[in-house]
Amino acid sequence: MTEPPRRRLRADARRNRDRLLAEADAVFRQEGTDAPLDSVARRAGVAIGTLYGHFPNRRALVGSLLRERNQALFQHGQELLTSSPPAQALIRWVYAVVEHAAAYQGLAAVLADGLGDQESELHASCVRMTDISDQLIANARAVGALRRDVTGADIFALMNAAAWTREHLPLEQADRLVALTMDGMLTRAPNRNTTTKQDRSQNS
Amino acid sequence: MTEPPRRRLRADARRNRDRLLAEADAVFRQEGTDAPLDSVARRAGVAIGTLYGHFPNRRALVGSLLRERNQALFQHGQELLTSSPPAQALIRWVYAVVEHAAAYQGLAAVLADGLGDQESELHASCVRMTDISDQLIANARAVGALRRDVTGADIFALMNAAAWTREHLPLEQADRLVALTMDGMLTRAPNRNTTTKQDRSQNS
DNA sequence: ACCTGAACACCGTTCAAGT
DNA sequence: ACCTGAACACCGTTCAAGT
Repeated sequence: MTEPPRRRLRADARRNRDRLLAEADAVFRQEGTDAPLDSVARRAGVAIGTLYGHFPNRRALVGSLLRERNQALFQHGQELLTSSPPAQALIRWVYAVVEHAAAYQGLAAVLADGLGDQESELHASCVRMTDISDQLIANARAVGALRRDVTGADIFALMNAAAWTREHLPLEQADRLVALTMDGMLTRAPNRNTTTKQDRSQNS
Repeated sequence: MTEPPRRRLRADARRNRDRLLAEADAVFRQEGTDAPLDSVARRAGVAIGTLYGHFPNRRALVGSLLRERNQALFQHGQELLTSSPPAQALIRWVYAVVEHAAAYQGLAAVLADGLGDQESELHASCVRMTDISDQLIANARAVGALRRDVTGADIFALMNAAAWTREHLPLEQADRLVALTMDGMLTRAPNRNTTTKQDRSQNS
């Protein structure tokens, strides 16, 4: 729940670790989470063995990279819980996570896999995302803004599916998927919630 | 549009080609489209060079593998165009394609990438899928069963996103994504269209 | 006309040897 | 305590040599 028991590192080791993370972020942004770790090490100015010394595998590296970012995301989610009208809060949360999960190509897959995999360094984060979704859902349902049996797991699936869509289809397509789906989930209720452009061509 | 100009092959070459396709199908089903081609060749009883002789790259192999299957799918789509009430036809079409695109792990990505990539062996098929979706959409809209500005591209995105979801999240999650999204897209119109279980807990 | 398989390139991961 | 980089394994792809 709290910070991992980060043991003290020798000064040079910490410096290497930090540079590895910085370069990994840069490389993953450009080439996705499957980029050669070799090039990460080279850019960080260390041997490949050093990278493995700090991070036992690629997932651990991605996990460390996301830890801070995740904290910020969760805090944002918590704030939305009270700061915005329930329906809008849920919508904003979904877009925020999609944005987050689209940081690197391949990240959506890592996250999706992480929910069911206890071993994953991102497991806890995925559970947390689902939890926050559940709370936002409960709020929205409480004011009658959300219809049907939508669950946190559904929202988690949608967020990852949309992030994946960003990697493979034209830019707006992912947003349209989210907009259409959310719009179907939300009832046009007391509080207005416009996911898409203003188009109210509806009948009955 | 019609059969590719398949040149006559020497008997042994044709036999090899067929076995390669059969084994590729088996291997891809088990290990996904990223499975070692080496093992495909070995199982087919030929050298790796023979595989590359028949299929210049992995995409070509996947493409050939899907050509027949795609024909069947398109025909099904065409039939739905006239055989079922528009809303139901669209729903069935989406589930059929999701099923199709989930045949191998990684296939959804190949398909999604194929829509925008002229070079892809699956490009034409992806365009076709979008076209059929467009026609089904037009029908549904014509009877007032479909709301908003849903496009064939939206349906294509949803289908692939759902197929991808199957690869990474618990089984029903993909179906739930489709059900929730489609249910939001479809209006409760003259002709009944129940995507999910019967739950009409609604207000207004 | 087609097949073979050695050869090369590339990358993940380990570990003995260094400092 | 940490780093180095050679070494090994694995896989995609090519191509000279065979039939």
